[in-house]
Amino acid sequence: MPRRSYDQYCGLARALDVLGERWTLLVVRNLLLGPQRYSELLRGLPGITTNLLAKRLKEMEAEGLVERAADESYRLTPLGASLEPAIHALGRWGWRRMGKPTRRDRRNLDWLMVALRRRYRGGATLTATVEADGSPYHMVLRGDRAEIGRGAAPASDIRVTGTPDAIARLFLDTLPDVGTPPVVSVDGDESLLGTLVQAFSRGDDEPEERRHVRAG
Amino acid sequence: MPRRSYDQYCGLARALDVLGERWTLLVVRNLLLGPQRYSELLRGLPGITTNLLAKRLKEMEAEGLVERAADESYRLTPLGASLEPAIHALGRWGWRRMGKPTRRDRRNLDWLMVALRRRYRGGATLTATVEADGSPYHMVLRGDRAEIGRGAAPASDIRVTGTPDAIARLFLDTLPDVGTPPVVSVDGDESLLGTLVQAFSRGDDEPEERRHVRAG
DNA sequence: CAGGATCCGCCGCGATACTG
DNA sequence: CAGTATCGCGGCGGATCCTG
Repeated sequence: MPRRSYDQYCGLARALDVLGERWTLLVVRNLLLGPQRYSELLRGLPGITTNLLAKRLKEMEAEGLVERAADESYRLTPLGASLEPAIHALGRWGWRRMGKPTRRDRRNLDWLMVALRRRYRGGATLTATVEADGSPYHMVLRGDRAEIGRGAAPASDIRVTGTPDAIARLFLDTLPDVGTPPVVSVDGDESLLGTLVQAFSRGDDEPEERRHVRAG
Repeated sequence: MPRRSYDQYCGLARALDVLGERWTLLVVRNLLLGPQRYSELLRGLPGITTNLLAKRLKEMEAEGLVERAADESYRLTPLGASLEPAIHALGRWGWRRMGKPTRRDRRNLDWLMVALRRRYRGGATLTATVEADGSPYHMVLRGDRAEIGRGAAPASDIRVTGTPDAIARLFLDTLPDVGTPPVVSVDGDESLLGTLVQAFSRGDDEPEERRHVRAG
């Protein structure tokens, strides 16, 4: 039973044959931060339904994008992980035309962390653990490489804890109440907080209008 | 009547809200080489139906991706053209896992030319006109910039003519009958043909080795 | 003939209920 | 927890039909 295809000898069309169905790239996005179980994926992809997630995971497994780990969780194969540049290119385009979140928009630190993988400017060296609502992330910066994923870092130079909103506002200036500083608590070397935030300051995914104003 | 949205405050999800519908990115791909009229787009996107193309073009115009030129043709806006990096990232991923064309695959020099925009390795300086079946393309290489689009170059250093298959085989080694050299006719400085082809030699979109696709 | 619009049938998708 | 089963709707594909 062949899947629907564009039947075009073109790299883009071939990629879309595999990735173009609804939710597929968002599943890859969520798995970029580490393996997840079915129920975790279901929670991390608000709006998807259980039948569709099951169908997508089967298709993606058949295409070699994901595989089952020993503990039954789903993880990206090297082929699936090699989609990260494409996800970042699309994400950069999307972020550039994104304003404040609407009331309908769901927010999630996973998606912010994926964006931060892309936005890392390099030049920092530190190991951080960032945690909100009991869900920690590790952020290991070493020169021009940033390794970001779920789970605390084994040995952090700095540990930042706060509400998801506060953590998000630490790195994004497109969120409401930007005037007031986000309230987070910091353990470890507090002087590294500035380094951490600066390392992900907004660059080429600035919104269009500001770019043009500043470009003058 | 709002379009279907993932309602996620995430750059990728926002991008897919706009680009995720079927055919949208392929329309952008075809317009990267220059403006086209409705009937030209219809011919250049085999498989799309007239109603769907009309619908997509309206949506894309509403989203600011395309606009109508003075001669009624459709062309990319700066926002639409800014999708080129994302299209190249997806295209590179698709080309890497693409083998020989199947019997169902349609082939088209437009799609090859878009791939060549991405594959340009830099370091060449020449102006070429490549033509097949009466449809010319200009390829203007200046150092690290390659400008490729529909229409002949006003003053070409070299002019290459042949069947679409011969032109394609000039740049691709994944096509059948690779053993025999493609038959093209060259006008102008024939010594530039090697430079032209080498400038687009396959690099990081090489196909994956078989180890990833191990059939049981 | 270019540039669409209209109609119809199917299937991908979304929502809910159910099962091992 | 990890999926299946069922059902209704809307997006999509195919063909046809207008309109300058």
